[in-house]
Amino acid sequence: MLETGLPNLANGAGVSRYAQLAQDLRQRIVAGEWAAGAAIPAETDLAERFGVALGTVRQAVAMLAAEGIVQRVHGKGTFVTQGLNGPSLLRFFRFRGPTNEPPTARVHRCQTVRLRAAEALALGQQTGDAALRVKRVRLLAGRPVLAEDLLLPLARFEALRALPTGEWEDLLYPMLARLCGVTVARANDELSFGHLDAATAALLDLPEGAPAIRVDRQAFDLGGQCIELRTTWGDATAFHYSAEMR
Amino acid sequence: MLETGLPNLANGAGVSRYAQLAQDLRQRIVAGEWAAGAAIPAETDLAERFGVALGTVRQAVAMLAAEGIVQRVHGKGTFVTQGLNGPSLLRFFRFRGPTNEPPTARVHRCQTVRLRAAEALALGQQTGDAALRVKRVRLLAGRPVLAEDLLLPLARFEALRALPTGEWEDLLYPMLARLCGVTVARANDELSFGHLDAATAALLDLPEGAPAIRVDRQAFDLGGQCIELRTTWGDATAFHYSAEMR
DNA sequence: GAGTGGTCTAGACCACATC
DNA sequence: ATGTGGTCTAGACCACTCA
Repeated sequence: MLETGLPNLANGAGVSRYAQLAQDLRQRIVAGEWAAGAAIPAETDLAERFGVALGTVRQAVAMLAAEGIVQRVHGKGTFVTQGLNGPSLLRFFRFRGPTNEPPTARVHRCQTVRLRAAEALALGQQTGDAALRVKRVRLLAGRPVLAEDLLLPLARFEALRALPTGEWEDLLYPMLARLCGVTVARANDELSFGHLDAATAALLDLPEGAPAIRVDRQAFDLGGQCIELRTTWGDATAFHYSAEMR
Repeated sequence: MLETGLPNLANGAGVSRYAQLAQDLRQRIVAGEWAAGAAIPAETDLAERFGVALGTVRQAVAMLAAEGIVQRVHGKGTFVTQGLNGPSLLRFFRFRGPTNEPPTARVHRCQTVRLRAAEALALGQQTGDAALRVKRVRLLAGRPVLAEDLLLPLARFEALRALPTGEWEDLLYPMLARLCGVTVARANDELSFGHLDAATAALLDLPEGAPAIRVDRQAFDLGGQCIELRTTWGDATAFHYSAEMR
């Protein structure tokens, strides 16, 4: 991105002014001009700075809000989203703690591996680049409920390499934000059905071959780059999901 | 400002003007003032008729568009939605026909039953009111893939009572719209996991006890009233779903 | 009370679809 | 050429938050 003293929105190739403004703000947010959780300038400020009417600014900000990379708070300001914070995976299962507390996590293994072609493609890396492969179990009230296998490109998460397995936090995404400056803004989960292999079944305290729901997740940063591949297994008999159509 | 005159009571009870307008339009659409698929008046018309600015009308219409009960088409007009049309249930499974054709349906049984308390509550009827219970199988390339159990309140669907099982169309919702004047605008699916009983397994050509995904659907008309309860069973090994989070 | 986002106005012009 | 929704302006005032 180039640095300009005066913003130039006048000549978009058939793109609406508010869309251009939204794109400009999007890039600035990704570049870190405003930190996660911080407020972006007030709408009147933006209107003056970019030389557009207030309504145009509002339309641009509404776009970013709809994309989830910004949140408006009446009377306070517009804030860069803090990102997802983890327990959302539980929405696919009926697991519940006594006090509805978030699940804990226990890392079993963390090793450095080389990316295969498909993985590298998804993560925007080159085949053979280094990555961290993490196996962990999520627990609720001390009982294992999910088995997870994470893949994180080392280029973005060098800081995690030396982290002892005992010091990984329960919630991965806030930890990624704090230690590596990466905000997870969006995630996509692919659900399918299968049976547990012996190793995974042992982790979950279930019989081998037990029916299970498999969740393949891709997590994306504010710029839309995929920064995590994750496969999660959970007991199918606890599966439960709600989808709306219109 | 505790007592005294309430500032905003002149036009509405603290509700924004565009929200009031949206509600007004919503009711008119439900009441059938404009048929499904027909255009509502132009924005300039609405602005004049209701005595508000054009921007206010646009905001109200945007609300209805976001709710899916109206669709805007640049240069043509704003149209009342035609409603859902059926094959959407397939999005939970990997089933695919050779030419990606929609599934056919074969009705096995259609009987009149009395609603139990929970069913009546969901359907906005009284306990003991009459309803149609329909068992049907959905087929793809001649192979059974889904087993369905529908519950339709007779009050809304009297026209279906005398319909021979052989004359039910493949797609239920367009048929409901045509024969009963009911538009399905929205549906909610609850997914869970289970095992097939002997009767359902036989319908699907699967062994008894085979793992299956169960989908409990509620379908709603334009006014938000639930007009169908449906339970669908499908082979779990064909299960597949994608969910996005932000 | 100062600053923020939320609502609303009364215009103007543009892009698209249809005749 | 006409009518539709889409964009944009330059204001005004309201509702909320916080010092």
